[in-house]
Amino acid sequence: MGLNNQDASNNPSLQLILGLALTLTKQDTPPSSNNVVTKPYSSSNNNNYETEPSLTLGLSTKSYYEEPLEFSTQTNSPHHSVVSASFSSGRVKRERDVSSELEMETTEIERVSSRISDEDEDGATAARKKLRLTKDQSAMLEESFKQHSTLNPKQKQALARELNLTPRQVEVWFQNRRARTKLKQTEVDCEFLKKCCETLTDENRRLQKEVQELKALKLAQPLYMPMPAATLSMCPSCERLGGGGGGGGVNGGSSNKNNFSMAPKPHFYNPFTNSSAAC
DNA sequence: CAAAGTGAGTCAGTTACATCA
DNA sequence: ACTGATGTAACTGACTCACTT
Repeated sequence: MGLNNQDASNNPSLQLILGLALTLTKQDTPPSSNNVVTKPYSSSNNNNYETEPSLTLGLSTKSYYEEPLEFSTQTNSPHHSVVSASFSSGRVKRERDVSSELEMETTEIERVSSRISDEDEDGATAARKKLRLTKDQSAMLEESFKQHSTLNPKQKQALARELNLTPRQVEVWFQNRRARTKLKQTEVDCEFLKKCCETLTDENRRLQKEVQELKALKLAQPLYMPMPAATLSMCPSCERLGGGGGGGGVNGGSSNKNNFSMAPKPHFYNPFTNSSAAC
């Protein structure tokens, strides 16, 4: 999964690539006893797993979205057992829950008739009508969603019966609800990444400035000179001074012919693991 | 046992309608 | 009354997995 942070990518001065991934953590909730065991769409969607966003931030010259997009023409899934009802607009509505239709014949007929009657009143020109769920229905669905974000067929049917909706409507509601949850989380993650980006930008600016100062100092004092205390910066995490024994220079890659040198190995700030912005 | 076909569940993306400012 | 923005129910096509042939 990737998140293309548009705000960040719109900033031409930033070559930072923001990545958002989901890590799976096992949940302790036991599988529901009445489950007709259904395999979820993918591991990341497994009910027993909770996805936790993990964030990465780095430099890249490549396009962010590296995941290969396959535009497959393969269609190994003809569309199911489709019982369709044609509505006034000519658009076709699907009702996949064939088995449930038998069981729920009476309630189904009631509900469908209530919907169709609306459309009949509007006449044949009416486009697809959209049912607005009542507050009670929404509240119950919401309550159910809190317990489990996916439903097995039995739960779906029970809920549908309880709410006087079709299983398909319940299914759609859960689909959309999951999508909204995901979207919301993505927005939260995006905000977080923006803040990280700002922090890194500030940090980068500060370091650039420090480099400039050190360069200026180097020019002014080409021979060994004790480093003025004001220009020393100490890394709070490793407690090493910015000046030290041999190693590569940071900016410009100049070799150290004098005694000025930077830290022996690059030390990157990771905003996700290190609360200090100085290291 | 392997491969192909099928059914079912889910998702991302989209469309269309209802509502509100 | 009209209009654009927003929220969301519903649709579509694609994908994965389990099961069957």
